[in-house]
Amino acid sequence: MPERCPLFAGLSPEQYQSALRLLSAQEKSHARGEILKSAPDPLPAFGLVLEGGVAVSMEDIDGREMLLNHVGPGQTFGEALCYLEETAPLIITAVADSRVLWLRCGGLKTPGNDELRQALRLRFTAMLARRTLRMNDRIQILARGSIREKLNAFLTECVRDAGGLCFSVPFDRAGMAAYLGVDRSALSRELSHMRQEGLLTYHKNTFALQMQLTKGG
Amino acid sequence: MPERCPLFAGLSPEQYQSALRLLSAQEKSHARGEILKSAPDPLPAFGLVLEGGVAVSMEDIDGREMLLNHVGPGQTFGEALCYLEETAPLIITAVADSRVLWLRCGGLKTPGNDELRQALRLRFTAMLARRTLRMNDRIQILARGSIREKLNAFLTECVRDAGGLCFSVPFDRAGMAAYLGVDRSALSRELSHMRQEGLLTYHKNTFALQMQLTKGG
DNA sequence: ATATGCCTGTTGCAATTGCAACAATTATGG
DNA sequence: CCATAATTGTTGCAATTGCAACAGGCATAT
Repeated sequence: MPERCPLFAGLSPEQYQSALRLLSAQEKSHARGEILKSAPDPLPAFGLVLEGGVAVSMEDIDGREMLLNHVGPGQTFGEALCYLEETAPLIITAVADSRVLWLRCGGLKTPGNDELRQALRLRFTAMLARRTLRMNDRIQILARGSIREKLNAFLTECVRDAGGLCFSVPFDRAGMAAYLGVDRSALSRELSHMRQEGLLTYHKNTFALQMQLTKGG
Repeated sequence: MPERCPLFAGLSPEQYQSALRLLSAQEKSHARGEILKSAPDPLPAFGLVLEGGVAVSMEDIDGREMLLNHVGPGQTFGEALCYLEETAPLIITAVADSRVLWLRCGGLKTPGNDELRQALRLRFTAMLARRTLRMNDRIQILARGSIREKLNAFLTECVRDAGGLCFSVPFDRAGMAAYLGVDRSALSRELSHMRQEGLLTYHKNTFALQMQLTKGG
């Protein structure tokens, strides 16, 4: 399963085992609802989700919790924080019973020159770069004015990721609303309107777009 | 001046010269309004702003331009895109007469093991990691509901960066509105209200907070 | 089967916001 | 110094949105 992570993709079994050693890998199980990191904690290792799902949120200045990202199988969380060995008021929670492979950055930073270490360094940096680009997309969604526009942008991105007009989102309505930065009931309302207009159908967290919502698809 | 960039901070003059060579550094001047990269272009080098300022925006699905970031002296732009050698619909514009040091990632990715190269790799990765954390803050601002809340969060961050209650922002009102994802006139209105309430004073792009806007300062 | 709790949809209402148009103020260029 | 452009502030109005409260559906546990 970890081969799905770009950090390990394409490694031979021996290389993979060496990589695990280099990164002090430790697999752990976490029950749904378990807090993997609370706001003031540091993060000694970053996580690769093997199974289940994890939410990254941030403690609001007013103490409320604000959803930053959902991390599914094959995806990672906390690399930036772990690499910098800094603290940030991030909260990480298991949103489903999950297995997580915990990895340490230390081995990437020590001076060794072996081929594997160099490859992992490149891959790690590429992961961060890719995350940066994805966050640009997220910002673009949030900066839009209306709920309709946010939904268009969000669903379009889902279509792109899924490679088809039918897909599931890893959120319930409340989570989706938090992710888009809108009120939950207002989101339900807008989704209803869009369904009435024949733009899409949905059931729970599964959506099916009837056509491209945006021009230039 | 480039010493202000974490990529070069603390290097000896000789190391610095070697680093410039390694990164194929080229300094260029750009007039205000010049487009450094339009939406479909690739980005063969990333930029370190020496003087002036640069705006990174993104082509909206509807073709409108959406402000993602402002880059001031000592800061960099385009590292992620350049490192991945991918294309993304980012638009980069000089918002003032500027001098930019253009740097290439190639030298970081080739296998060499010399000390300087390793140091630059570490620093480059750290830069990306830091950017990731800053983008989290930005997302947190944008995800807030009301203009008042966005302003509180934005101004609080400015105070933190400036280290004092008085600071300038690198935007005019229109840019600030775009950065916060709100209407320009609505932003002016809200700022007026806050001034009337005695929370702050401002003139053009200079602000002075009267006190911490948020509890727990 | 029934009860309980969680998630989702609905709706009225008040407040906020975007929009547009215009006034006022400040830069810019000749 | 004047003319012109650019930026900022103001305001009325309509539309969107958040809020709150509630109803129905679905799942789980007993």
